[in-house]
Amino acid sequence: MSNIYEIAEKVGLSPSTVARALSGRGYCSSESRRKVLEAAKELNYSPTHAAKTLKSKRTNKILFCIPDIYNPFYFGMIKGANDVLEEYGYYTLLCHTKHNIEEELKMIDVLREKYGDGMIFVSFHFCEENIGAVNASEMPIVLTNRYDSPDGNDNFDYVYVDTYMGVQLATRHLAEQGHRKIAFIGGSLDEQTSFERYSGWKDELVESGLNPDDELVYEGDYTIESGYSCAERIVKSSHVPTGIVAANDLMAIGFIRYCDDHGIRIPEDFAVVGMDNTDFSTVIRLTSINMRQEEIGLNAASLLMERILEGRTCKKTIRIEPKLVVRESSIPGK
Amino acid sequence: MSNIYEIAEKVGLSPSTVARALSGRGYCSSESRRKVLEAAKELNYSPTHAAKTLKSKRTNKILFCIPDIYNPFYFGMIKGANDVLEEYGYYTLLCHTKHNIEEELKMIDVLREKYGDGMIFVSFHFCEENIGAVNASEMPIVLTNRYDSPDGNDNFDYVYVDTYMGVQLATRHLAEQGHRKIAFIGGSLDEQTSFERYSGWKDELVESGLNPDDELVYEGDYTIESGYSCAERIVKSSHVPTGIVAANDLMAIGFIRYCDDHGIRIPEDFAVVGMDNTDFSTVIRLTSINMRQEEIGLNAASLLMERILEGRTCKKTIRIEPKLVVRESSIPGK
DNA sequence: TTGAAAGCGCTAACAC
DNA sequence: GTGTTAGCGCTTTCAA
Repeated sequence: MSNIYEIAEKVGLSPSTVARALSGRGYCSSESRRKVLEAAKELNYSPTHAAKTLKSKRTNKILFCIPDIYNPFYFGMIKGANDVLEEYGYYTLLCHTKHNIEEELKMIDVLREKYGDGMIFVSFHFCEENIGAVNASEMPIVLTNRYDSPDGNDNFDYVYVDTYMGVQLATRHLAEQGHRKIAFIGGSLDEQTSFERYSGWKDELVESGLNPDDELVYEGDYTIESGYSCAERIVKSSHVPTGIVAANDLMAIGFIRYCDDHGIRIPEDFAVVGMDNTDFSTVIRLTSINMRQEEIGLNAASLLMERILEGRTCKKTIRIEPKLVVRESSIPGK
Repeated sequence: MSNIYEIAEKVGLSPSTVARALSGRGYCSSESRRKVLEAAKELNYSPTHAAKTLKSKRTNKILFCIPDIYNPFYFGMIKGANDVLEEYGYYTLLCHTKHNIEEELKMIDVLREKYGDGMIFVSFHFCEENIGAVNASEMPIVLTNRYDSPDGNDNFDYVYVDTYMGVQLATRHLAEQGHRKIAFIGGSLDEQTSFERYSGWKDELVESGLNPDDELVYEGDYTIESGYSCAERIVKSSHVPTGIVAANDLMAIGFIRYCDDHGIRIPEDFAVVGMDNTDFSTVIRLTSINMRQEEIGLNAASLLMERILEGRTCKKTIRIEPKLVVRESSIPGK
């Protein structure tokens, strides 16, 4: 590897001429350019990112933090964001934060150091700590969840799909099939997004004229295993429902697997609806809620580009509506 | 945001003292340090990555290129690598190269610019072009496939799982169940890794005393859809096998889904073995080959750290053996 | 214990 | 068209 000084020496020109030849900006005779490019190739030259960035203040990189890359839920979001960013010549770098606030704070810090020009920040749980860091970074960051802090002093954007409405759609679908006892398998109710989903279930039952019984609420952790163990608890409870709304596809899969293992029929014994409409749901024909992840990613990237390239400084938020996708797990004979 | 000069001015010390206070290296009275740290907090100071890197030549970042982040096959690899890198205080940044050589070359270029200290490079297809770029970068790069170029002038490391042996295990398993006609669903035979897998099937059939008939070879593209369409071609062919070896789980799933859709029973009508042993294979009880992805990631990261932290310059390669995991898709009544 | 100064590699304004 | 020069923000040697 080499630098512009070595090239300059080799071709007998000044470093600035070399820089101009390489960048294509500023004057440079075609003869000089030819010699410079030739020498650059010979010396296996490559510019140094750090040096360029130090001057230009541009990295052309966007950091994309994801709590769980193993969850197919995010695949569409990544694609959507990537498609937009690529168009602008931006690189997308994915960071796996492992559902862990320490990792999130670390990555926000990396952004603060201007390792990237902006960030798309996905998290299960926004709180004072990570939101505080987001605000303090003073960098362009887009959340993929709704978040308005009490004091209203935030200055980041967010794009969100209305998960509350998503669970409502799932619950209403089961109610419309005539189910009177509809259980909800969610995440820890302490987490903001989990609580939102729980509320969708509860409110929709009331709207449908049914009774939201908290004994029908089961806390899992969005994994197949937790869906499985919730199924066991549900089946063995004194209060067995006929409809199941799971807060994501993986828990729905766990539920169905338990049923398979114990000779319980889907949808005859339990009608099941998942959420996220991942590839899994096609594979096992699970009725699910399309959360339009790709559009989230797409919009998030666009908001970032507005801030970075057009210098927008005011806050923007975007709401996206989920859609019900009916498959065999919720309707007998379909 | 601010810099060390503003802090220096605020506390009435020189920039170099501020730098020492912040870094903890070099002399600095505790009183000065206290004042500096306080001012840094007030001014919302954060060091600039580019400036640090320009001097130190260290980014503490590793780029991890993956051709298809949507494929669960890589999940274990990411985890393995990440666990090791984290221990060394390194950050892992994932780059989705979308099975596309242009994207790969772009990322190798980003590394060449020293945006990261090293790279784990996963690809479906190594060729002169990307291997040439790897060699030219003169940066620490580990491949997760076997690759020795004809001239033997490579100077990168690789860790690989013996996929050839993996397909052999799958094929032998079916042969041992008494299957005489065993089809192979693979990727494009032009791709190095696909050809390797194909050879495993072919050679194992010969070893098992069976006839490797090229009419039983079907080319897919590692997606569920292609497994589905191969199934259709297989079922409608004049030469219907009883055993199916798929070069990955997704194609096996596609195959099984076609059978489901057409009333064909697994494993009675077709015994199916996939490869990669992903979560999918547990879900649908698919016999598969454990490719020990986590160990690949783990070893790849260790090799990188040896180069970066210990300055190793000689080439190293590591071979890992796959394992057969038997489930219901290949043995009736299991 | 602190400060001055050079330098990392590139950019860009300005002078020639 | 080309060269000189002054930074970008931080690190580190050396002198004080």
